[in-house]
Amino acid sequence: MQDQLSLTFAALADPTRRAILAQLSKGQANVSDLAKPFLKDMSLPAITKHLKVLEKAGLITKTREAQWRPCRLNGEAFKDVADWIEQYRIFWEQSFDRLEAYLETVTQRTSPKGKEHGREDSVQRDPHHPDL
Amino acid sequence: MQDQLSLTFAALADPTRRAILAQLSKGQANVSDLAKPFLKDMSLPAITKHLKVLEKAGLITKTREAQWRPCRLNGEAFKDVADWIEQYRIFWEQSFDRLEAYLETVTQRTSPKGKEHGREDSVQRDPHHPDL
DNA sequence: CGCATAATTAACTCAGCGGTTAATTAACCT
DNA sequence: AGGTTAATTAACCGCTGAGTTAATTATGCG
Repeated sequence: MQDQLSLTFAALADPTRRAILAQLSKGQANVSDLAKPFLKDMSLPAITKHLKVLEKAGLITKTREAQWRPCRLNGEAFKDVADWIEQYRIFWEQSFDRLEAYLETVTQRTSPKGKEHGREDSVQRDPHHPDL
Repeated sequence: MQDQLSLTFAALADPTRRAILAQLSKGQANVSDLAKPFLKDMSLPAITKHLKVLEKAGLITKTREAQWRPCRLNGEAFKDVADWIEQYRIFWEQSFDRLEAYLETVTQRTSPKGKEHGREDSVQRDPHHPDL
């Protein structure tokens, strides 16, 4: 899995971890604080592991204070994700426009419309984006 | 893995799949077109599987045209990711810009939120009350 | 010291992912 | 019909991720 961005996306691909991040967005918290909402569903070591994943992904920072490990969000990893997704903005904005256009042409139709075997020259529009 | 957002993040957590998306951002393409850059590193069935992951994640749409399967990006899943990450914008802007820009756009929403385990005099900088 | 609290580590299970090769489906073309 | 191209499916393999329980480390306190 190597690269940092993959690690970050992988870390985000879990509802428990996203919930932990949501909790941390309200302020710093210790491991047991973070674990509390989940202890009916899973053990403390499970949370420790989740935190380790989040830490390696750069999404959180864990410090030491006596026997506690206060955790806080680390903005930079979020920025990496935001920067990556940003280059696709045109696509989600575009599809919203298309949805509206579509809804206007179809408001009274009932059949979802099977597709034609036409030349399908309707290329997707090419904003010619810088890649990666 | 259940929920859609987790599926989407998981799909993005792979460099090959992100490269496929980058390629699709330049326009619609068939499976073998998409596979071409990777065929030195992996087989065609591997690409088929990657495309299936992307499709289930909602990131692409695969249609049929004779024996070809033209693929295109599907903006909505990107929007879901963008919307999710947006709620953490304050954290990555805080890291760089000291939040000043943000404060101009948001001037309410306070939550003092005393933390338990009083040990901390070093409560995390509350993003809503930054000490700048 | 002795004990409680906070958290991690160890050792293990199990499912699913990413990849393979080989076989199969599906459409087109003479 | 037979052959070619496009793509998927099947069956398999090794690794890792998410979880468990039990043991261990580290700190604070009476």
